[in-house]
Amino acid sequence: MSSTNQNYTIKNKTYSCSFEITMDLIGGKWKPLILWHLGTKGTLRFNALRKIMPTITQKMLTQQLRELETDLLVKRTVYAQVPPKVEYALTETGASLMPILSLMCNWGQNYYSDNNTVTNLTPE
Amino acid sequence: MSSTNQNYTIKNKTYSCSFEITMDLIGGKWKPLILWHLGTKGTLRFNALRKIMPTITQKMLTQQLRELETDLLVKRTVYAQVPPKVEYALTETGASLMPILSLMCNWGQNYYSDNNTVTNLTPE
DNA sequence: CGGAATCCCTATTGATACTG
DNA sequence: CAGTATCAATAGGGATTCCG
Repeated sequence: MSSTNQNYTIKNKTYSCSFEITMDLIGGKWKPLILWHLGTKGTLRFNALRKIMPTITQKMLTQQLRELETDLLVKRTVYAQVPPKVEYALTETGASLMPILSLMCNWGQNYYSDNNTVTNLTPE
Repeated sequence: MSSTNQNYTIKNKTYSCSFEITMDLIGGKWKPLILWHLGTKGTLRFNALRKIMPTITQKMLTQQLRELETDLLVKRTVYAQVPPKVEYALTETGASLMPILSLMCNWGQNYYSDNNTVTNLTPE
C-alpha cells in the first residue's frame, strides 16, 4: 500500500499493493506447480501435465490453465486434428516468473530443512 | 515434484514440491501484506496493523497473525499492562522472505504497467 | 484427447456482538 | 487495546457424467 492509498485496478479487481497482483496470478493450489513444470520441461500437452500432477482433477487443470492463459502467462496451441492435440507453454511473461518460483522453491526447502532434521534433495 | 515422487511432510500436511510449502506459509489474501508491512516498518502493534490495512477484519488479522506466529515467521510480544499492548515483528525466518516479497512486488508492478498504459509509483 | 457441465460438500471469510 | 465467539454468506474444489 502506498502512502497515498493508491490502488491498482485490473479488470475490475482492486489491489492495494502490487504483489497482491502477483499472488492473484500465481497463487492457489496448482498454478505455481503448473508454471514450474512448463518452465522446466518446456511445452507440454494436456495429458502430459495430468500425468506429472497425478492428484489434480481434469476440471481444475483445465480451469487453472484457462486462467493462466487469460492472464497471458501461458500460451495454448490447438492443433486441428483428430484426436485433438493441445499444447501448453509459458509466454515470455510467464517465463519471467521462473526466478521468483525458483527463489520460493529454495526458501521452502530451507524452511523444511530447518524444521525437519532430515534434508531433502532438490525437487525437479 | 521430484523424479522419485518424494514428498515433504510438515505437521501432517504433505507437499509435492517445496514451493508449495512457501505458498502455504505466505499465500492467502493477507499474509504477504502483513509480512511486508512488518518488514518495511518494523515492529507494529495490533491496531497499527489494522490502521494500515483498513479492509481487513479484526478476526482475520488475529487469525493470520496467529498462523504466522505458529509458522515462526512472526514474533508476538505481550506486555503485561492495562490496557494491553501487543507487538508484532518479523522473526529472522520471516525477514528472510523479504527478498521474495520484494521480487513479487516488482514483478506485479511490471505486469501492471504492461497491462495498463498508466504506470504507478512504487507502493511502500 | 481434451475438454464442458453439473452437483455437492467443505473451507474460508465476513458481519456482528461481546470481553478481560 | 486486543482480542473471542457465533452465525451467515461465499468461494473453492472434488466426483461424476457427457461430448466433438
